[in-house]
Amino acid sequence: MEPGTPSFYEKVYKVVRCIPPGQVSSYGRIATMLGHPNAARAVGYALSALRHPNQDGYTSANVPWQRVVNSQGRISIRHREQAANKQADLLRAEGVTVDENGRIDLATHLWPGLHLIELDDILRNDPQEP
DNA sequence: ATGGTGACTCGCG
DNA sequence: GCGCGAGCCACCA
Repeated sequence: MEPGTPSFYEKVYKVVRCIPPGQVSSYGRIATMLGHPNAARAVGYALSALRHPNQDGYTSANVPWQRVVNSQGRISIRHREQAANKQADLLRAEGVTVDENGRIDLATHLWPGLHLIELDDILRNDPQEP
């Protein structure tokens, strides 16, 4: 594809970078915003991939991956307790209440999301490429 | 091309 | 509220 055409993963990263500190979204909501209502798993996979180096420069350091939880408002990292704890710590550090079971009150912290116009703009040219 | 792999979701019991 | 099964998707070997 053309150099300027973002892959699905890139789109995920760009949208996630729009989530303000103190707020959270879900894998499914991100997927829906990108026009793939059933691609929640792919979104999770995209964030998981942040720990590996990629040619676009997106890393766990420049993408606020911790602000994405599952639709139930719970931290969804399964097989890596260390990462799960880190996510909880990072969220608490920015003012999000996370109980001992890794639950977050979505009614309080859910990110409304982007409007179509904004989304379109973000995906076209992010003024802050990594 | 094909099948395996998840940081997912939703619907049922 | 919890566990299961089934559906869905982008990536990678």
